[in-house]
Amino acid sequence: MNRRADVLDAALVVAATRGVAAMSMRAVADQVGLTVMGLYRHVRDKDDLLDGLVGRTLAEIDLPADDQPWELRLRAITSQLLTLAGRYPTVMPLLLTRAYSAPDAVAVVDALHRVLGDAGVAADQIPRLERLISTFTLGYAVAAANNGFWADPTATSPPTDPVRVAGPDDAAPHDPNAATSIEAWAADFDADITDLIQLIRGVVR
Amino acid sequence: MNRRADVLDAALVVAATRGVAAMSMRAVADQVGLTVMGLYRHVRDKDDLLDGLVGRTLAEIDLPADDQPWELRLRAITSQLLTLAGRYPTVMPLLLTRAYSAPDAVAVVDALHRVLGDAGVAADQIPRLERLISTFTLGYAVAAANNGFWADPTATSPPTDPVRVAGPDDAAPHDPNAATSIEAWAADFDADITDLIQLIRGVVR
DNA sequence: ACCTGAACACCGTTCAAGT
DNA sequence: ACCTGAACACCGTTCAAGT
Repeated sequence: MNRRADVLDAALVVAATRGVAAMSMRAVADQVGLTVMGLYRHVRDKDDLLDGLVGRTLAEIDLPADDQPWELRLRAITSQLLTLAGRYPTVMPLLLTRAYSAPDAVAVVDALHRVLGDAGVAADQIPRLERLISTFTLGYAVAAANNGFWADPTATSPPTDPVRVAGPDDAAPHDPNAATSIEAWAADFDADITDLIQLIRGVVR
Repeated sequence: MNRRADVLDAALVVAATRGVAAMSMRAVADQVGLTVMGLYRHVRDKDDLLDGLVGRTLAEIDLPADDQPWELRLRAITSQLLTLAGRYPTVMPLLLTRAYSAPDAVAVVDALHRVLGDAGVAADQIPRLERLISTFTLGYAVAAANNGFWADPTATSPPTDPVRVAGPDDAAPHDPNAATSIEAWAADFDADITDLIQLIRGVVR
């Protein structure tokens, strides 16, 4: 009990219910049933907690078996990343921004590397294509989460601050994405992944 | 004097020299020569300051003339975004994560929309392709900035915490990107943009 | 109109103790 | 070994004043 895993679980609960911004050391300590300083027994500092949170979040991805076709695996992983944005909208920026040090985070990157290898991509091209794909996917997820297309039941401030994509009082109605539906976002995403699969085939051919 | 522009300039100076994390309201106030509360005359709150900082940063991009070939314009804009990561490494995550409300930020998005339009992309496909390209570019810039491939002369903590891409003590040496050179990053980026130009041509054809 | 000073309710983290 | 309480140096922001 009260191992690192429990602390990370508590951190994710706080992040999911009150948002990453409200995930203070004190809030996590309360959630796990420790005093603030008890936390420092299981976590080096807040930076380390954040790294752990990234790993804990990506651990929820069900990595596809390696014997499936690579296109299927690519769609499985990326669509699950997009799904995470529905469950944990405020943690998505962390996935995009922070280096992956936790083992569960590295596992996702490795799985994508194997996907690209099985697609026939040359070894020296794999890292840049992996970065292209995961960066795009997470960026897309962040954009979707920011624009609140999934229900955010317990959030406090986000709903008060609803869309804000472009020009609030300076510019005319600008960004055509501002008012699309959740179906449109999902369809766009599928189209993007299809394009990226073609891109990969182009690199291999 | 002491208009909003001066506050944003001061914010960028602080962000560039001490990092976004150290860019407190008090630090910006000191830099611009005001008391903390004097800031609130020009900025609604810190969120507004951050929005302004995103605009101020993107304002440094020299948007190419619309009569140039679209491929050239695409390379000009994206390579300048990557260049920004050298000047302001710690602000890049903001560019990737925050909605673009400042006029200068919207201008960059609009320029990319025109690039895609001139490439022959159908109007209803333009937003998703713009998001694909800018998300990828900024994600790449964040990764590059995080891994410190540009000199970060005045940074305090980053150099102490040098690379950290993968498995620090849990996993074996994992990520093949961990030790590439700046030339390799630039070459990778060029290859990516070339691939994305092909992707756009594929969408149009 | 524009700016200030004092104060409030928070932060992450250190340190010296406790068992 | 594991946890605690008090304290420190910060935060963003409010409020009541000043000119």
